[in-house]
Amino acid sequence: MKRVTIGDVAVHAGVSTATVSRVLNGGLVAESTAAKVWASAESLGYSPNALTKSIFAGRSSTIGVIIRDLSSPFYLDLIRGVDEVAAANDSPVMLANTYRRTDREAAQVRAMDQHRVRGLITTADETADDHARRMAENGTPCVIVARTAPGLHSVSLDDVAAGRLMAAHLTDCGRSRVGVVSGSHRPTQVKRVEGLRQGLAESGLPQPQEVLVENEDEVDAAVGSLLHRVDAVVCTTGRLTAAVHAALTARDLKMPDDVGFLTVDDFPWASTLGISVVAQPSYEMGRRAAELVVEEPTAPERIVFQPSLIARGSCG
Amino acid sequence: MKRVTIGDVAVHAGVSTATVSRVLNGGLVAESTAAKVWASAESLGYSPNALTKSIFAGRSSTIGVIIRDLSSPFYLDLIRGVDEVAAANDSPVMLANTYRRTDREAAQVRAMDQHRVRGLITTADETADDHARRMAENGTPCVIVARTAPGLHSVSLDDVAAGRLMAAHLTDCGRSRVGVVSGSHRPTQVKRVEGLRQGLAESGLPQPQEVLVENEDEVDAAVGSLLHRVDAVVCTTGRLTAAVHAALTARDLKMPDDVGFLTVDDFPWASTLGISVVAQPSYEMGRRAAELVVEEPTAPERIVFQPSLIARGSCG
DNA sequence: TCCGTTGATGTAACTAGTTACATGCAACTA
DNA sequence: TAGTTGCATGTAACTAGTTACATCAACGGA
Repeated sequence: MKRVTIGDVAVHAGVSTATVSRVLNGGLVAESTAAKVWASAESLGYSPNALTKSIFAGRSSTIGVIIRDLSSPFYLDLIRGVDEVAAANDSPVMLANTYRRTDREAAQVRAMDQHRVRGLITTADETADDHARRMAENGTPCVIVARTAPGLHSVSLDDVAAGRLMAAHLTDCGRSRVGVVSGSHRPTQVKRVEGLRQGLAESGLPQPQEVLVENEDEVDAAVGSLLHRVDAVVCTTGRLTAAVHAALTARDLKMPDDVGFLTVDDFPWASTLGISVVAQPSYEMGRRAAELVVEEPTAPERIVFQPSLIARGSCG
Repeated sequence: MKRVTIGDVAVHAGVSTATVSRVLNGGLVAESTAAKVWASAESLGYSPNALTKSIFAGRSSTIGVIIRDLSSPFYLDLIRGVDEVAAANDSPVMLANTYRRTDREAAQVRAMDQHRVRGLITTADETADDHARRMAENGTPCVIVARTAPGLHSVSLDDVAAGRLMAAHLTDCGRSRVGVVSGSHRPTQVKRVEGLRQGLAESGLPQPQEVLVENEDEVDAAVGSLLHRVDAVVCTTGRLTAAVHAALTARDLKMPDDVGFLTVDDFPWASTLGISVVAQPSYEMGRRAAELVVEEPTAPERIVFQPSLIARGSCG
């Protein structure tokens, strides 16, 4: 049960712990000594304690990631990007899922700080920014995803452009009476709707009808309240795509013939279902976020990605 | 840049580090002293180093999870279960995604060991078992997911039962010529096909045609080779569901009229698409796996879950 | 007044490593 | 042969905490 320590290896090989440490980390050691040490380590089944290494280094090699919702394809792809870069840098990833419980986020950030993560990538909202900034002051690069934050790195989408892209596509498809289902008061949502408004206005089309929905089970009623006035339904959050889609099909509305449908964030079944989306380069965004952690730029960087339209016919 | 340590707090409060430690961890301290210490800690922005705590405890509070494929709904739900239990026990989760690169798995297990995780939950295959067993001997509970392993805890599905469940449903729907697409030689896959064979045999139906597919891009051809001989296609891995479904729709085959379709692992869009599945209680499995880590049973436990059928009409 | 008890706090050893510095020894030079 | 150089290695201090044990003052009872 007792763990094998560097001291045990040292005794077994008949050298000091300093020598063992040097062998393991590639210091200046005679070849014959190194061989003895490796043999001892092997035969004792020695596994160096990464925690101890970290405390000496003042910081662990782990990258912390706090995600609001792992079940979202956007975040999933984002993590894939983070993972890729982390793996290339021999950094394990510590993942915390808040399941949209905003009140847990500050605690998660604090936990990551206490674990002395090498850097933090988070989708937490403003409440946790103070703590993140304190971490940044202590030399832990913190990257905010999906929004910008003063004094912190950020990787986000040009949400206004996303909204305009939606407007442009709807215009192209000849839709004129647009209904929007948006997910919350978060800046992402607000800006996407804003972009949509701008785009429609510039095309000389009427402003969209908007419903704001907190929860998935409110979606059906919300969509119902829109339908008699619109010829296209837009959803500004990937999280509600399924619910909005279900609300439309439940009313036996065919897309694009009976109603146009456009949403954000690409997902695996979208092509099968023929759903058009405005997609974020989520994988790339994850990579970039992790790169910021690894590169530790001194000044806060704001990286903004451009959305792209994937037309699949659900708008006509 | 230099981190505030317990020593800094001690000096600021005019006490010893031992007293600060006692205040923070609830030892015997005078109320007036405690107040002073809290005030100092607060004003210096002290954040205790979790790594140092762990090294003294001999082990960290983190639970390690190694997952083959985060994009699979099964694993995603599993993690949700793990997360839930971990959060309830104040354990952060360290997640490693191997992206089906089996050769990386042993290294991941080793990394988790070096980080002295409190316990390990892994979907790695047999190659990494030796190392996991060594960890278990050192007192780190290791839980293997989706298969059993001698000397280790495991949480798995009764895969034979899953196969039989499929056979039963196909029989009920009047299908008699079954084609199977299975994903690999992994025990899970083999047992599911075995169960399917048993079930069909017991119903007096002919044995299924089987194709084994490693990669998603082989699916279309594989399905094509089955189609002229079968009236139902079964897929034994959730990973290939989309590809098999696409291969069928690409041939303009309607389910269930032209061909029956049955797969494993429930997923968000399955109900919209009307796809019947044999589901695993993935969330529960994740919870149970994490509970094994927390409870540290002395003898290896094998927990087997039962699958359930969710009929949505894709078989008739 | 003396002794024993109790509560609050400090001292120092401990966790498992790393690393600056000191030392020892052999080979080479003068 | 003495002095210098250089490599290999050990000693001990360091990382940031925890905790067993020692200390000490205040108090109560004899």
